[in-house]
Amino acid sequence: MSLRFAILGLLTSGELSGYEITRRFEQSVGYFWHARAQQIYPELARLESEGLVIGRAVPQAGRPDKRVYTITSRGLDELTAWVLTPSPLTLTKDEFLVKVWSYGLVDPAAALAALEQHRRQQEERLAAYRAIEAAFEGAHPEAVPPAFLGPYLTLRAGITFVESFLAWADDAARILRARLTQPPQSAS
Amino acid sequence: MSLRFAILGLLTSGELSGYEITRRFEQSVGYFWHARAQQIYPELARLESEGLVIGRAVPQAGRPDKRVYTITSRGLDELTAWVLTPSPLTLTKDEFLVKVWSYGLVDPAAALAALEQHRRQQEERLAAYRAIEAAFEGAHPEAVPPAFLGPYLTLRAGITFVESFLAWADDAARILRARLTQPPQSAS
DNA sequence: TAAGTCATGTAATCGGTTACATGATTGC
DNA sequence: GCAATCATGTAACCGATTACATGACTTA
Repeated sequence: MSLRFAILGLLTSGELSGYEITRRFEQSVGYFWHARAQQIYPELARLESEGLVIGRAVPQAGRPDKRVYTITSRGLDELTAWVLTPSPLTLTKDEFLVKVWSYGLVDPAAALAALEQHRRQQEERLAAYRAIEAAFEGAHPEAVPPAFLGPYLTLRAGITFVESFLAWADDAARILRARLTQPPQSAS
Repeated sequence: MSLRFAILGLLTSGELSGYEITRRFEQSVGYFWHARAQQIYPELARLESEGLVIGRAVPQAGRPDKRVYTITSRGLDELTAWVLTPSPLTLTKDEFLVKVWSYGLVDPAAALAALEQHRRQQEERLAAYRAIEAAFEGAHPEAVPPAFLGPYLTLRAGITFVESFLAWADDAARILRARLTQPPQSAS
C-alpha cells in the first residue's frame, strides 16, 4: 500500500516520469520507503488505470522519449485521506541486529571490529543526511514552507535515528571492550 | 537469509519446538526480525535437511506431540561465521514516515493528532521493553553473562531507538503546533 | 572502447502474509 | 458454551528482488 502513496506524495510537487521517481527514491522519501524501477513502472500504470494519476508522453531529442505523470484531484484526495490514517508500529527487520543477538558466541574482539565497521557505514549515511539538511539552511523549523514540511520532518527523523544508532554503538563498544580479556563462550 | 540465522541463534540456548520459536519471535530477536509459524516450520525442515539442526519427536500427554530441534556443530559453525559478516545498511520501510512526508498537505491540527496517536503506541512499546530490561536487573552491563550479551545489546538498541523516536516526535509536534493558526496548503 | 546516464520494460523467483484446516485441552 | 493455548501444517497470493533486454547518447 505505501508504495502507491509514496509515489503520489512525490507527484504533489509536480509531474515526474517513472525514471525521475526512481531517482527520487534514492533520497527523500527513500529513507523510509524505497522501490526499484521494475516496481515503479507497473505501479504507475495501475495508478493511471485507477484515475489517481494521468500520464502524458513527452518526446525528447537526443534521449529516449518519456512519459510524465501528474496527480489527479482524486489522487490527491486519496493521498490526504491516507496520510491521517493510523499506522501500525513498524516491525523493524535489521540483519545487523540479528547478528548482534549472537555476539555472545564469538570472540569479543571480532565482534567489536564488526560493530565498528557497521558504525562507520552509519556515519557516512549521517554525513549524507546532514548535507541535505544544509539545503534547508537558514530556515528555522517553524519557517519551512508547507510544501517542504513533510520532507523536512522525515529528514530530521532520519538524522535522529542514525544519531541514536551511533550512541548505541558507542555504548555497545564500551561493553565489548570490557570483555576483551575474557575468552569467547558458547551459550548456556 | 536472516530468518535461518535468527532461528539458529535462538537454538544456541537449548532445544526448541517450532511453536516455541514462534513465541520467542514475539520478543527478544523479534524486535529486529520476525516470522510467523507458517514460515518457521518449513524453514526448520530445510535446516534439518541441510544438517544444521536435528529434530526429535517428543510425545506429550494432554497436549499435542511436538518436535524439538537442536543446533548441530555445523549449524553453530555457520552461525558464528555469519555473525561476523558485514551487513548492508538497513533500508528502513516505515509506513508512518511515508505519511509524515505528506504532512504539508493536510491540516496541521489533524497531522498533530495522528502524530500523537502514533507516539502513544511507541510509548507502550517502550514500557514493554523496559519491563524486559528489568529482568536483566542488577547486572550492570559488563557483568551480563556471555549467553545473554547479544539479547542484552539488542534490547538496549530497541530501547534507544524507541526513545529517539519519542524525542523526534516531540520536536515534530512542536513544529506542527507553531502552524496551528496557518491554513493547510497544497504543495506548489 | 568501455562505462555511465536516460528511459522503460519482461520473466523468474523468493520472502512473507493471509486465509484456512485440524484437534485436544484448559480456563472463563 | 466460547475463547484461548498448544502444536503443525497447506494453499493462494502479493510485494519485492534479481536477472535480463533494448537502445541512443555522453563522458572518460
